Amino acid sequence: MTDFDARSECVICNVLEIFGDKWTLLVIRDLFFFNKHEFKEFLASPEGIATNVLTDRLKRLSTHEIIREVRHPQNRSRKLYYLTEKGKGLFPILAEMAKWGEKWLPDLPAMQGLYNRLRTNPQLVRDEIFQQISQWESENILAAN
Amino acid sequence: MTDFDARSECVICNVLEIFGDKWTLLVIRDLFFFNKHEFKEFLASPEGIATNVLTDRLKRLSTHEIIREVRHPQNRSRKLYYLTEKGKGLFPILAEMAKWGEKWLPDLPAMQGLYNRLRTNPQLVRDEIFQQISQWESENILAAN
DNA sequence: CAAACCACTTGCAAAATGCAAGTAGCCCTG
DNA sequence: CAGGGCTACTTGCATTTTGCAAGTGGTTTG
Repeated sequence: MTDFDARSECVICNVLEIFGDKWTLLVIRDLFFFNKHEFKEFLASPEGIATNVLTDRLKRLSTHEIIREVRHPQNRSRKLYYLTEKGKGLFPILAEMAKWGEKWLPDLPAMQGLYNRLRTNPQLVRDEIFQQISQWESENILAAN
Repeated sequence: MTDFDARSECVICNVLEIFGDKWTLLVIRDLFFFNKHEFKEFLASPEGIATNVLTDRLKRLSTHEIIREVRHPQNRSRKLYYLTEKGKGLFPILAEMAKWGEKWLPDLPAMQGLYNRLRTNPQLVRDEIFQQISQWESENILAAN
């Protein structure tokens, strides 16, 4: 998983080697949809990621410039993780996954309002999410990105 | 990886448990973009999937009704795998991955024309691919899906 | 100053993967 | 109709990745 051990020249394959695994994509989901920014917050997700796996994924995402980290302004022992522009570009992928799931996995116990709205009103949801992101940025990082 | 050991109720998490790993997504890529339909064809992809892993992934995709298999019309020892409607619904996800890769991984040795066109002319490429799929279906399976 | 918190690290068992070598059924050729 | 090759697997085993529990070192809180 270094920078260029790419198994093939295929774009999709290279994309998958960066974020084509469940834990990585769940971290990205948390960043977009659940406004999470700290180690402990990702840990608290219901899927129960292990600490060593989370550490590894955050490192890989940083290496690939999909996320970036800063120290918590009020607390030196905490860190804040946030999406770069490259990372924000992943939104359509997550959105399409959610749409597909909404359509084809109808038996999920409680279809979350968020994902449901993502299908019925994608542009609105997208705007809300990016609005939330830029608000967070203006409050938490100085030179935005 | 049975049918309902879902780690959470989240739509995206459930989606990822079905096809959120590299090998599964590469098989789906081959079905959409490279018109592959046989075991040996998937094996021949440059990424080099192992036979046992390929068997496993084809089974899982079948279980989830994303692909279906039929016997080769001319040869009883061969099988043909093809996308169901549910599987065809994955196209936007792959397309978004390809678009993101085209934009953010500019250093790939040779950007394939296919993926490049997917970004500049998505609707056209989509139409061509679905055209190719339905032509294949009309030639190879009787009651289409 | 002790307890709690935070982002990790470590050790070890369990699971997934990679690889090489089968195997059973079908097909083709001589 | 015997032999070889093809096809979709299966098996066994070494290596890698993951999951889980228990640290660790620095920081903040009461």
